[in-house]
Amino acid sequence: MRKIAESTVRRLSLYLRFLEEFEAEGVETVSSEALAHRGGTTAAQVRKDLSFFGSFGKRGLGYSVPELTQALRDILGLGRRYEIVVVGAGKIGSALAQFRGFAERGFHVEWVYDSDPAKIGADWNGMTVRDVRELDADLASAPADIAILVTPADVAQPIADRLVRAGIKAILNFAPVQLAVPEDVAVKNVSMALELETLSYALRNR
Amino acid sequence: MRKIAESTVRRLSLYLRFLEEFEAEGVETVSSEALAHRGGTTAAQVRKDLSFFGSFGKRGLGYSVPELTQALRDILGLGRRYEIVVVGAGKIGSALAQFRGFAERGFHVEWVYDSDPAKIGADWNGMTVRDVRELDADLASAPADIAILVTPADVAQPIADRLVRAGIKAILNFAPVQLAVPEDVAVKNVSMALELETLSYALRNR
DNA sequence: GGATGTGAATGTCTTCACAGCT
DNA sequence: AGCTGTGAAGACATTCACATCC
Repeated sequence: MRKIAESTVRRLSLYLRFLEEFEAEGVETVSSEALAHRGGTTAAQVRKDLSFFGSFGKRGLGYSVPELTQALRDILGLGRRYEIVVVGAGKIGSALAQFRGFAERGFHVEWVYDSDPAKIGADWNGMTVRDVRELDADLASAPADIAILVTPADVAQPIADRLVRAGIKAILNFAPVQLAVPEDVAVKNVSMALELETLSYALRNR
Repeated sequence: MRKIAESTVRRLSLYLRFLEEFEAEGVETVSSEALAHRGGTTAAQVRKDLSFFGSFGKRGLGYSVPELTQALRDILGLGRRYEIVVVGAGKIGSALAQFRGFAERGFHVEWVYDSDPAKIGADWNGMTVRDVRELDADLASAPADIAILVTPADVAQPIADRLVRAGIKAILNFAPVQLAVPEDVAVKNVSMALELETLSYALRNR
């Protein structure tokens, strides 16, 4: 399949959220125009984004909400359950591990790790914080799909190496480090400070 | 000034982080090549990004680390202190309000708001959670620069309206809603679920 | 009639390649 | 000689506009 732009994938993800809202409202059919309006983009953009993956609408009518919802779930790979490990049990790791929005979308946090003896053994909503030394053995017996890395900068790379060796193919990285990983491993960097800096830039002349 | 692409601004923010690392390591001069290598981009990209704002290097030599650091801080508007309000004292709001990485970069969380009586009055590292009903009055007497919105979806828009009326010009929005705001207000949406979905998409055929 | 799906046109971003300065 | 700064070329993304089908 042709390579798809990241911006397109992000929009598909957004469309899916809107479709779920429409579904909850009992709407059965939407036009590209309606989807675009809710998402702050254009109707042509919506149709183009979808066209990379097939044709899901009916001319003259629009898109069936349940059908397009299902199609987008398939495209995004959301038809299954994902096992997540969180490495780093600080404030952000803790918040993410317990975030309800994940489970709703099939992302299940099974394990949380830390190296701090004060945190190991702590119970969070039925999840137990484990010693990071167990990480490799745990992953060997129960593989995970995605790792969320929320460690200090200096240990992020060595942990990433261990995750990769354990077969993890996707990492959501909160550590302020550019991780080096094999090219078949997907890394998504998230930085709150960087987001604030884009806002600070936007504020320059106001 | 010409309009600058968001992707450029994000990279400048990254370069700044790397420059601070170089500075800590005692490096005095860097080439575009060195910066690019650490940031996973190309030397030409680094030079082009900088060229929108001026010329900061010396041909044949590279860039002075302290000078370029300062230039980037100025460009990004980081030469000042920013006052932040956090609305929503859930797990994520709490983690963000106490995140040390913010203060290091001049972003100071002064106030945290919630509507839950069980949370109001709680003390977090010297920060007190206040009743969200006080929000408007507080902002009238002590304006803030940036708001971080971490509320449930259904109250996000009304809160955003109040923030806008109080003069806030930048919002970091964690609520899964497309906010409607006047065009002189900058909004940056952050969605952990969406980030995971781009990873899930990347995992499709692996 | 009405809304999709899609080539073609336009616009934006990235990469190239080299002149110009140190 | 070495590395920047930058037009020009190329790649990529968005928008337009219309033929196509329900």
